[in-house]
Amino acid sequence: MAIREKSKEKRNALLKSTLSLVNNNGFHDAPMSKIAKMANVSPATIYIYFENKRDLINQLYLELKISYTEQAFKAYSENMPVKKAFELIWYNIADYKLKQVEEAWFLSQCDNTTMIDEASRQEGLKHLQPLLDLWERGKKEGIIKNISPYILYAYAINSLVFLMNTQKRNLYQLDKKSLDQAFQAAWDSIRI
Amino acid sequence: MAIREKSKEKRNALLKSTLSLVNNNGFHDAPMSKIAKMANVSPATIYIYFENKRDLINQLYLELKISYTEQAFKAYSENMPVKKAFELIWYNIADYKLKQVEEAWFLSQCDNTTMIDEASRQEGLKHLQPLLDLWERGKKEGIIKNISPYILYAYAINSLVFLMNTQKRNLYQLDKKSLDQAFQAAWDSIRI
Amino acid sequence: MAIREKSKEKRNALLKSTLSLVNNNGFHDAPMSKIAKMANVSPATIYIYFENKRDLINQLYLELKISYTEQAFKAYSENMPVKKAFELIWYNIADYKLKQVEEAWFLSQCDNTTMIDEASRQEGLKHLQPLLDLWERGKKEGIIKNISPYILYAYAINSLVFLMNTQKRNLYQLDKKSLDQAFQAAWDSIRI
Amino acid sequence: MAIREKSKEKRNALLKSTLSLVNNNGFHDAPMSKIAKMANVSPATIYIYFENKRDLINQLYLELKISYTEQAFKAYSENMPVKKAFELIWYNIADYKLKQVEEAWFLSQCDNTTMIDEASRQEGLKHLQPLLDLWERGKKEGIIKNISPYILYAYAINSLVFLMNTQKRNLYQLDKKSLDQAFQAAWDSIRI
DNA sequence: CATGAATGAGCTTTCATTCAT
DNA sequence: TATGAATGAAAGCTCATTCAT
Repeated sequence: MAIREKSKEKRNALLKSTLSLVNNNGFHDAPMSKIAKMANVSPATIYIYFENKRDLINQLYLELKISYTEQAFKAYSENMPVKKAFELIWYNIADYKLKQVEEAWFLSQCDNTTMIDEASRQEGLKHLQPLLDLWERGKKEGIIKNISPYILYAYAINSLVFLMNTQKRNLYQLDKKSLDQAFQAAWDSIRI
Repeated sequence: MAIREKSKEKRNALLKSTLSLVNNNGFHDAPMSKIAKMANVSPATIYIYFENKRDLINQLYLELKISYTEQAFKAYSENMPVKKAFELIWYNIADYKLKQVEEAWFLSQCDNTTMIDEASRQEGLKHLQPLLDLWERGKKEGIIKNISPYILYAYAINSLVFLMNTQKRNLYQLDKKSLDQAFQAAWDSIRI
Repeated sequence: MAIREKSKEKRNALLKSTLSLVNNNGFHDAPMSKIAKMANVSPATIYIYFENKRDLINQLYLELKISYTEQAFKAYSENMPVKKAFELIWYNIADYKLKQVEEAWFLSQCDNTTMIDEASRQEGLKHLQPLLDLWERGKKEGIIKNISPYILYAYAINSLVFLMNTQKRNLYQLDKKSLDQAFQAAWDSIRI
Repeated sequence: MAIREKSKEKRNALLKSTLSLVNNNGFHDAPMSKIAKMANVSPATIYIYFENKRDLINQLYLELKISYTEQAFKAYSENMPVKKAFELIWYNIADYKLKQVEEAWFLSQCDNTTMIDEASRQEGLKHLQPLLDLWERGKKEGIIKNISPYILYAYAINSLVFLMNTQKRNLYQLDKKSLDQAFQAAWDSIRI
């Protein structure tokens, strides 16, 4: 049991240094040797926990994606009224993207790279199902526009990625007021 | 003295193969040797036209960004009515992102990478000024929400990147009808 | 935990092949790949033992310089009479330069190159101190000319480098008799 | 004629930049492209004047060697008394080595490198003949030690190279007095 | 499970030289 | 004669991964 714990620690340390190095240097220039050094293990040890570099990054991607969606649906229940529910989820996500910047930034780097397997992406998407269900309900109730969930997601949710980027680059900081404005824009874009 | 001159042709071939290789394999695994081979020149020739790999990629980024914005403002004139003008620009951009997929995809890969210098990014942004001016006018006329241009851009424009990605991944194809729906969402998100 | 340790053997093999290649081909045309091949290791292995090429060469320089001075003062003790002591040291050095030709030749190549750091040179010089001390004593005893140690070294010691070169180039071979003549010249140049 | 002159100018510019670059950076890191740039010509132009890099360096070596020996025998005539003659030549050489430091330093770099062809070396040596003749005369007159001219040269002349190095490295500066001391050492080493 | 040494393949970049004008 | 573009070959070095313990 103690050994298992220690192993988990090492695995986490590896994921953490990968996150940090990729964020700071990009997928290129995040070599296994540096990842190992940062996690205080030998390069060879990485291969005990992960098949190869691609696997390491994909596993990290998946873990983050899961923790992201977990947070997205925190306190959410399926019988909340549609707008209230969306509001809750939206602010949850905004919270994640604007506060857990490192994690969110890594995920956004993954959006447009060939490093992530299509399988991981599919798996990552699954966890968003409750949001899609909510929208389906909203459509039936005549509250949400009757359009593809991809469009809904692009406008209502994904726009936050751009705002996170501007914030991370110190171009623009979102305070409470502008966050509310962003929510209003999100809601306007999808509501009927 | 008549000597061989640096050929625009070779430079363009290099930029083109860079685009193609980065798109297919990512910034990692787009080695100079392959870029050279694909452009039918010697590896050493690249360094006549570009300082190094980073420079090559940044120059490509800038050229695409400029051609992108050129297309965005095609047929646009500053005295068009706000909504008409926005509609024109939006469809121009959609056209670019959904038809010139290769170029758009490359640009979206650049959004979240450390390969692009902050200077290049700034330079690339400059060319969007007319859109910001338009929004400013829209605000004065009471048509556009009085919120940060970053938020406006995130919702009205950047959402298209996500839709382009889904399309490129064959998850979802935008036909004329869904494109109009997307425009409606964009417009709803920023109009008062 | 028992793991493979950096082997002195490999390091020595690398230093040896460097010596040999630089001697035969010069600092230019002694590429890392050849050095590795000659030492029967992978090119990458060199970088486990040395930071880079410059470091490799500087370390080799220092090791040889140290072994050179060690031999120079073999059997020397500070309370020998000045002339006897000088004679001992001079013949020690002559022995080294004329018998360990490879090492001496490498060192003489280092005398006039920018490959060797000033720091390494300084470090290398340190070990000659006993000779300088001897000369100081000789001056006090009125045996050695009261002139700068640089001049003393230039005449009494460094002249051997030229003789080594002629020998290495097969222009002139020093037998016992001519060696004694050389010693006489050395001694005459510095004695009062 | 004018064209010939201009050509000579270019050739000299090339030799000069070679001298300067090799002195500052070593034989390694004195690339043809830099040499060309420094001489304000195209890299291709070098190959009009010189066969290849090796030839360029060997020609430079020879020119310097000749100018060196010319200066060595300035004002010398074969019927001067031996000591006076030697004194003249020695100070001529010292003058060259300590004042035309750049040229002397280049030559000393050539002493121990494989870049110089044996043929060039032989050719360079030839010009020293008058000194060897002088020593021969000195031996007959019972003034100079009856030993190999190689030994004589090593002590009487070549020691100056070491002193030049110390001076170039700012370890030791030779003033008039120490120069005279050096001459005394030189003379003592070879006189009977 | 864990390691530091070791590596072949491959990276970016540079070089001496030649080409085409 | 003189050029800047062009290049094949090779340089120094790094990397993901494996080996031996």
